Amino acid sequence: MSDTQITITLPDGSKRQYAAGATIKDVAASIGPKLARDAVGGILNPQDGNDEIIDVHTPLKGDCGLKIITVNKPEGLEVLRHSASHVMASAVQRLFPGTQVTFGPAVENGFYYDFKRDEGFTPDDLEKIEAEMKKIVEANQPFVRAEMSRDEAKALFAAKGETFKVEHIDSIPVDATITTYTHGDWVDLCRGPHVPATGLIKAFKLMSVAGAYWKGDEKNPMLARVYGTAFWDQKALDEHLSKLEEAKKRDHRKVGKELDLFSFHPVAPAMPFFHAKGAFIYNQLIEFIRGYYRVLGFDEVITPQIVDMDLFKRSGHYDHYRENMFLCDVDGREFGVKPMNCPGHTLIYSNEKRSYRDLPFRVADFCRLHRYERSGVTAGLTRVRSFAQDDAHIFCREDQIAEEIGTQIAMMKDIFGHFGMESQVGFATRPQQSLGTEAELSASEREAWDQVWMRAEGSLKDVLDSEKLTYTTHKGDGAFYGPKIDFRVKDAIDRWHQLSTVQLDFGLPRRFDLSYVNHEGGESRPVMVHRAMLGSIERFMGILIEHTGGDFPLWLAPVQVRIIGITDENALYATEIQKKLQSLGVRAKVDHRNEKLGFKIRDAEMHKIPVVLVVGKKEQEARSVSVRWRKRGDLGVMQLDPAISLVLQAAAIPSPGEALMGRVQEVARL
RNA sequence: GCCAAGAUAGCUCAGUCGGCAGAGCAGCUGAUUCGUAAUCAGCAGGUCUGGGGUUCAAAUCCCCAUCUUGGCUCCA
Repeated sequence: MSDTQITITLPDGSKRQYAAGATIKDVAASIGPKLARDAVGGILNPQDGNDEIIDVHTPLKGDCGLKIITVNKPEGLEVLRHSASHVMASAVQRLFPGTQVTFGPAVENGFYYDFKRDEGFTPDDLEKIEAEMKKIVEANQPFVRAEMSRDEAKALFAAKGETFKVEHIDSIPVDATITTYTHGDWVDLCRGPHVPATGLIKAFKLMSVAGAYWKGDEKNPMLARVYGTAFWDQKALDEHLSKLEEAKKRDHRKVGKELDLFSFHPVAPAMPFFHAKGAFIYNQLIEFIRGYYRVLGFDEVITPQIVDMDLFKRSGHYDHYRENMFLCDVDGREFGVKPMNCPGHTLIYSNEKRSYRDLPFRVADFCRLHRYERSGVTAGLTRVRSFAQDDAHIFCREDQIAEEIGTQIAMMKDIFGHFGMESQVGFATRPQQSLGTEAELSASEREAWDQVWMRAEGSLKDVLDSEKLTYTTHKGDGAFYGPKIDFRVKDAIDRWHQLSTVQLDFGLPRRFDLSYVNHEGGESRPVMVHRAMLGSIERFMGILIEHTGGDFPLWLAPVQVRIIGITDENALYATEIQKKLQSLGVRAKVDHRNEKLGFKIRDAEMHKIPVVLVVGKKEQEARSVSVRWRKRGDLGVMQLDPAISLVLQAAAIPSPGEALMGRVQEVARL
């Protein structure tokens, strides 16, 4: 093999010749000694988008593109973390003989390793493991890659009593090369890649212990998972840890309690009780969305909470979703609490004969939904059993899909712009198992479905392209019943959340035999679009609380203005201002407590009140107010009326922006 | 559901070896009438999540239940 030459193409376009089997180490060494020292891995064929990362030990067997990764580079972090997980596993097996190893990959913010150890691990154990890891790092042991046959590998791990590894070898594809990585005297079955030596793992920390099933399947044995994280240097690790601290401070469960927004009670697990202030925000968000519906031609409907399961049999929920539904018996009939609005909306659609002229038919619904989530998976407001969505369904003709989706994308960008959130688009295409692939279908039926999917995916793609959006395609990630577009938004502390979704549905219209009278007087089947912008109001509130840290924009603040009199003598004037503000729709309260100004200011700050108006003798005589704006501080004294208009300006519910309105007008002209 | 940890005053938390239930903040009362992030004093506040057990004695040890929290394959 070594007599053949291979060509490596570097990112600058230059090509270099090497003997087949050369490694990144060889390539780096041929370029320069510094690169040779700093190289920790490489990306194979960086242009093709697959980003296959290999390490410095992996032989390069054919012509390829190569980008060398050096220390301190973000691309190398997952290599570093995977190596850290090996170091951790070796430390664990040193400290706790008899513990079996399983999987230990790098994950988004660190790494983990799953162990088979019936006793599990305690927080004290983590400290011991960390100390042991430090020793291995200090020893700076090189990672050594080796290839071996399937039987050799099985014999090696069987001899060590590693039954999980042996089991796993059997599930590795036959054509794959089986490799092991060794550092010191510790060897693991591993695909790699790894950093050159343990000494590079300078900054790491073990975070927590958790249970996890072998291969994620709850029928399999429970393993003990240890989570950790690693960075190239201590500074980056410290930054990561302080980010976690920041997230903890903003935790919506904590802020929600402090600001008296909501509570939970054991009598209704995972179902929030919204207090006055939380309910205000909830309703205000809905009002915000209604503003868009008014201009975009959505009509709001209200549908029953509890429905005969017959409806859900027809919609398919009975077969596929019953486990997640709350059921009840009504006069001997089986009823279900609705987990989704769509089946109900199809009834409204088919309540009368529809013409192609009636389409698109858009119905919105803020009704509460209930889903039985398994007891272990609920969390604060972000995963609940009782919630509402800014849900809507569009029934339209196939030729209207592009226009409708385009508007939804524009709406999404407009909405999250108001919250100062950046967004990202994902396009999910037809899954392997999907409508039109059923075994019982005839060839011509399959052919027809293939056409439907192709047209639908084509029109979604056209929209994404014509809106000039950058998006990532998730092949086969669409719903069973149609392709979808998902939006992720980034919050103030750089976390991404999937919120909006726009999904095409060919299934429900067929199940409910929906139709419209077409141009030729015949019957056609409409397409249904499921879409939500904020998603679940509850979850969005949770994210919004963490995004803002509880500092809501003025239009969402339950109390916008607090008026503070300096002494009792200012109480009447303070109340007069409150009444005036209230008459203009401003949510204002007076702090009448017998406390010093400093105390009341502090209290208002702690409650994150956006605007504080201080009135004393001077202001009262001049009919002015001293304005203190949150995050901006003392703005000084001004006359009452200008101060009020200042507040009113910032207090309006944001409305659809110009770009979106322009779009609506264009549509109206068509 | 499973693994692990937790639940003490409205909130945040302390409570040693099993031996009388604690603090700060919030609340209430009184004094103080004060100019931009905490005035002083006093008072009240508890079925230690619920149930069972061990013990002379349980917030503390054991068992069961409930709820909450962190997890439960972005593939060796």
